[in-house]
Amino acid sequence: MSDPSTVIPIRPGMLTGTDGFHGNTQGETCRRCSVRQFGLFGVLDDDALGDIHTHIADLRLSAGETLFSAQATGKALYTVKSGVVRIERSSEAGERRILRLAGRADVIGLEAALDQTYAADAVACTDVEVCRMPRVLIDDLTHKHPELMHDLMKRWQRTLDDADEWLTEITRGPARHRMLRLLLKLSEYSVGDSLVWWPTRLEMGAMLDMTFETASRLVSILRREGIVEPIDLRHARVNMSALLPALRAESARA
Amino acid sequence: MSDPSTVIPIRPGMLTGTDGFHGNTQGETCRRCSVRQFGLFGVLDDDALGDIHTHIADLRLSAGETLFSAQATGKALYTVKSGVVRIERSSEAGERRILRLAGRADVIGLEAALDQTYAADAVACTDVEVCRMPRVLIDDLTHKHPELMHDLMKRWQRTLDDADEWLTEITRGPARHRMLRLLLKLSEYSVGDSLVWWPTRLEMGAMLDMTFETASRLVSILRREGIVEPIDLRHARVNMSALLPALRAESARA
DNA sequence: CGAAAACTTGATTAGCATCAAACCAGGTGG
DNA sequence: CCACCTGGTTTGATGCTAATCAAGTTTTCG
Repeated sequence: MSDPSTVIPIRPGMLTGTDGFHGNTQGETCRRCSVRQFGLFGVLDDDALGDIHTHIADLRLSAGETLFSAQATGKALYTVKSGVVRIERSSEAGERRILRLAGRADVIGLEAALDQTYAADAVACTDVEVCRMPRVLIDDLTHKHPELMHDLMKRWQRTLDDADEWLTEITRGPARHRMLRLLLKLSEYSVGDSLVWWPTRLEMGAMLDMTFETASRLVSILRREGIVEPIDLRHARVNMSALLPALRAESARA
Repeated sequence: MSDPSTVIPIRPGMLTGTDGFHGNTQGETCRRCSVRQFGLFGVLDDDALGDIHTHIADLRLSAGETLFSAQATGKALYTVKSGVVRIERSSEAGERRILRLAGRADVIGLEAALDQTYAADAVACTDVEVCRMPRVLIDDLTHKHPELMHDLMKRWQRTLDDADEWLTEITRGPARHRMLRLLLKLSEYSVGDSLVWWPTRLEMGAMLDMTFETASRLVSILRREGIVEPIDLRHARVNMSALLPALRAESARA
């Protein structure tokens, strides 16, 4: 939906917004950033942060909006400040597949730093706040502070680890096992107070490679088993003390 | 099998070996390296290559030998010069899963550049020649030539693309479709003359998440359909002009 | 030659996809 | 306000696909 090339212009009115939705005067946003210590610029001191004012913008997306699209020219990297973003791709046959999720403090669209097109789509699963870092800024900063590249490389490795974990744990085995692993994964992206983002059955199917009917049946079963308790349409509570034994029982059978 | 911390010592006798199996005096091996233009050091000129003599070693592995193991301290990156290496991981339940393959000019074990432990095992599928680049050397070179980090980051992105492709194409859909995609993938790692490395049925199963019996049945069917022709136990010929229509027919049904 | 490993094929079963029907919540327009 | 529609969801009936269990064959290698 939202064109990834659309940059929110920083106008005076926006700079005084509440709760982070504002531009970045004198690096103030970055200095106070809630994910600063986890972010790419954690290593920079306040002086360095002062250099990057006006270039970084905070964006908000509603659930369902697209942050960037595969094949589009990668003009910026993004750090997720709140909410959950899904990284997805269409197969050659046209089926959509969710490759992984990104939550608080995760960086997505790294390939933009290489001046490449995005390798996948990024879509907001929930309402989302992200911080947008243009490629030219990254170029600039890595030139002045080469040690930043080390952080970038760590990010790549972390993303790769995540992809590998999906391959070994989420993608493999019988449907029930995959669903249990998904619940475990979702609880990593909790939205406060042991509540997790609760995907649609279609989204579950795209993550676990099953039909939405199978996903629905499994959800019903796990609900009856007390492993998960849907709160409303988009939120649920995962009962870890029931989930973990269920997972152990799985591996015992296999 | 082979301890990843075991470095082949460079002794005079080894330096005169045939066909690349020798150490690296005055960067001679690198200068003449068959994958130099694709490798990490493609951007370095001859002078820079001269700097790195004695640090780089060529290794040979027989099929089945382990190049490095997950959890081991990553002391070196490797460039594959010939043969096929599989990157695999054990799930928490103890099942082995092949995550991706690496062939000529691919770099594996990138995480060693970050002084991290390896994230997966690397095992030779065929006889393999690799070039070993110690982490300290990478540190050194990236310090002297920061532009090298750009190449490293490109490598990470390529590996990530590969992982994503497995997630979207190899991991998804019915068994026959996955097997056809595997044949397509294998033909990227051809060992000359339209011959490809022909995995065991167990290896196919670990790549495609199916039992070796199912893999065997599918192989038999595709052989009867003239899509693949096993030459000997470890080599086969893939008939692309039959494979591609078969893949198109797949997507039509789905 | 005998043993072990890889492979093939068959019979049966379990698991999941497919097709189909009905339900529910939220939103729209009369 | 209600009737209606739409998109997400649940559940059932049925059939196909792939796992499992089980021989039996071929290949490799000591």
